[in-house]
Amino acid sequence: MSEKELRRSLAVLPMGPVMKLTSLTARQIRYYDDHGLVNSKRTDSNRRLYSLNDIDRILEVKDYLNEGMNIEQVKRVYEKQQRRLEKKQNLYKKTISDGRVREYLRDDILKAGGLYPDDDSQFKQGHL
DNA sequence: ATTCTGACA
DNA sequence: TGTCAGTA
Repeated sequence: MSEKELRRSLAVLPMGPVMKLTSLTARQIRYYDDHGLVNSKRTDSNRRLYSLNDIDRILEVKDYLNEGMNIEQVKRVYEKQQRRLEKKQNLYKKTISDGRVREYLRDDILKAGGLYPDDDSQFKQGHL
């Protein structure tokens, strides 16, 4: 993960600032949070902490809700998004896997002396 | 002062 | 969702 991405995913904002940044009430933010739509962290004293990415997500959820979706429908949007991501990751793994298989096969073939018989013997025979 | 959980005239 | 109570 790049440093930029790390910073954006660093949870450092308490409820107050998040309310100001999103124009939402603490009640609403906790509502999204309690439904698992935001990956907030907690301090040792049980206070919620949000990252910049969380702010984006909260704003996104806010929009979906304003478009007339209910909380469950919004959940499905991200669940489907998550499944698509996993699918892509599996395809990537398969590509890597196949690549390694080819690598192994190539090595084995080389160790075995290549795809074709040694014409070394023919060469020697010609001189003998 | 700020935030959290639970509850509902 | 608002809001109030009782905490931490």
